[in-house]
Amino acid sequence: MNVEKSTETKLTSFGIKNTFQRKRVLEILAGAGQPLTVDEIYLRSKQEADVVSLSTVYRIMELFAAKGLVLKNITFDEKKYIYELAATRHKHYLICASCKKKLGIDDCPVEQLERTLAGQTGYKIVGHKLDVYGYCPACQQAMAKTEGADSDGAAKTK
Amino acid sequence: MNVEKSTETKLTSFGIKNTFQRKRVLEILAGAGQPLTVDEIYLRSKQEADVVSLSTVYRIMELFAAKGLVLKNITFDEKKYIYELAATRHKHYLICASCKKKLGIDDCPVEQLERTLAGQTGYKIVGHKLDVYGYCPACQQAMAKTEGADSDGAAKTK
DNA sequence: ATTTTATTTGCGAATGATTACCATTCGCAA
DNA sequence: TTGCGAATGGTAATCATTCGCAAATAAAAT
Repeated sequence: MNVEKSTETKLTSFGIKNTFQRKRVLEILAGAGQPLTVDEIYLRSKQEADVVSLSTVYRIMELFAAKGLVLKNITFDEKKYIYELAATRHKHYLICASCKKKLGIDDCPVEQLERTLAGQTGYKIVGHKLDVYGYCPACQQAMAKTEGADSDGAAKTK
Repeated sequence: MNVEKSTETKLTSFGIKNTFQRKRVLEILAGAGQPLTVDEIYLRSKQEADVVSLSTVYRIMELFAAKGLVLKNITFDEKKYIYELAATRHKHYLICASCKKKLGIDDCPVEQLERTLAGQTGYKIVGHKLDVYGYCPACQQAMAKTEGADSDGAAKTK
């Protein structure tokens, strides 16, 4: 009951009406502590009774994004959208290209660039998107072992 | 001189066999001077005889990207892929959120960050993605005129 | 508490981009 | 020119996302 309460408060404070499904999705998102795709949210909702239907998850995420409750981004493979609570501070990630683990990056070197660009171009800058890709230590080790046939361009993009 | 000749040379230098379609696509890409989506390439190929089929354009772009001839990115609305010759230097853009015009950004402040991150996390950094969004001067003016019904949260993040 | 009225949800069908298939055609070396 | 592996065209299949609409709800009014 208590957790529910703050969830409801949060929704209304963003100008979003309370419904069971919206509270549910918000809880899932808050509990995850990491960005989630629509189907991940849908799957988690199915782990208990009262599933939130897939299309409703889509609608809710669009609503949340429009209201600024969540940030809409795209996955590493750029094949689907992924959402995270806007409250979560880091907007940038260091993403392991192999295991997809995400590390938040606190430092953002782009703000300075934005000021420079604004002055040079006259654009009114509204935001930016930055992700850094690499291989985490664990995956580097794993790859070192498994390696053997990688002279040419074997490590295909996909 | 023979544009064809250099096109062929370029393909072979990237380890790509010459076919009519591949030369055609490469020419279109070079002539465009800006990133193109698959269907844009397809449409341009249709402006003359000897159309390159849509699925072939897809295959060719994937091949070009795998060989490093082109860079694969995603459009502003994040709904499809867009390709540009890798030779083209800027990997980053200042994108007008209204008219979608793209300006190349020469300066890249991320390389320094990459070094810092590598040291801090042990990750082997392989690349990054950065785009800055804003409104170009022209669109700012246009919006100033058209404004009037924008009291609520119309100018949302996306 | 019940009715009213505007939303929201669910589910299935539609869409749009991308990929998979497969029969036909092409590039190129012998 | 011939032969064969690679490439192409056309289309069917996939996958994420969006739509349409009847049924279920929420908040407001009675």
